[in-house]
Amino acid sequence: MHKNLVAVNSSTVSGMGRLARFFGFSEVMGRLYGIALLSPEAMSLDDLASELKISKGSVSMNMRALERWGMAKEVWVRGERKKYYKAESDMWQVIRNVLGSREQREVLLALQVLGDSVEKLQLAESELSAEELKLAQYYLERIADLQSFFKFAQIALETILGSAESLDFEAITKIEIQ
Amino acid sequence: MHKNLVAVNSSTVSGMGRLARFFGFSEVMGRLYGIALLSPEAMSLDDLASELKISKGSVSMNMRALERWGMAKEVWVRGERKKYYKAESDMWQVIRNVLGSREQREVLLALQVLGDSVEKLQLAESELSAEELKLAQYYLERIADLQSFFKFAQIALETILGSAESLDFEAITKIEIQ
DNA sequence: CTCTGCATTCAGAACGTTTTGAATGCAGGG
DNA sequence: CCCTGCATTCAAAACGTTCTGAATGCAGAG
Repeated sequence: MHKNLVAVNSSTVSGMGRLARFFGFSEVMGRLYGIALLSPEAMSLDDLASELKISKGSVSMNMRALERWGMAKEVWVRGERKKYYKAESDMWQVIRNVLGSREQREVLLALQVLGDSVEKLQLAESELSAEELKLAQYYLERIADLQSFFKFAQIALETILGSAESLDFEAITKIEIQ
Repeated sequence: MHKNLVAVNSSTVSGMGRLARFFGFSEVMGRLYGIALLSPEAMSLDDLASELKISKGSVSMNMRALERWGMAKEVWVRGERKKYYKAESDMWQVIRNVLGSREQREVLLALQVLGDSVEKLQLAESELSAEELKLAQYYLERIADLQSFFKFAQIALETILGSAESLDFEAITKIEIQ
């Protein structure tokens, strides 16, 4: 195989590993995704394991994780008992999967916790000494800041997820703020 | 101290720890930030250490990291030899610091690596066998998808950072595809 | 029913990261 | 110039995470 093809493959795979780390996934998940993404044919667990030189057990678990995240799909091959996977190559779909489940859950949880805190502070108000009241006030201000951050995040997520249908990659580079 | 104040404090602190993890910082950094954020007074390293029950060495290193990220500032107290820190409570400032350095660097690096890959593939084109050429073509398609993703990310970052001065959340809701 | 070839699981090993605490450095006061 | 009180550093330890590989499970073929 031409050395440049090899070089491109390997830098893409390690780039995907890095990206995965950055998004809080394991590096191996990212590399497996990269390998699958650059393979025109679906790959078996053994193929993937020998490509990355890691154990088949690890491949099995990581590919199932990728599948749960909608980043890889199982492919049935007639007359084969092996499992074959191919990467989800629609980046927008991948982004939607991740933002729509993990990130959104995280934001909603934070908003809920902050809301609870406000409630607790308000309920306690009448029972507080003068000094405690001052502190409670201070807490409320800081919490309000946090709330606006998370509300911002929530709106941003919803905006991106909402316009998901119409986004194609040509268009993406033409995003503008009005 | 009223139990609700304590409860709010502790859930906010652990929430900040969680958030920090989520953004790829250490949990302790997040907790220290939380403690400082909820303290009306600047805090010394000893204060912070005894609050979180961790070693002073760890506090020292983590607070310096927070300082480098623009998430905490040193405060000089007249006639005191101790170091005092207060949290940067302007969330937008914090977001700008993080997006503007770490995230943007990451995106630019990715774009550069992908650009290099395209170049490598084009340079090699004339030296490839028919089969290799088909694979190179496939690589180029996948890489183009990745490039679109990162360009999107780059534009989104620039948009947020550009409207940084008074980042109002209204703006992001108006992102549109043309 | 057994054999075969594969996928899956999980305890233990390997590894990487974070924390600790003793040693060190540093500055101001006397 | 030494003493004191603090911050900082860093090697070793603790800890958490991820990987491995043997054991197990499972399904189809004969």
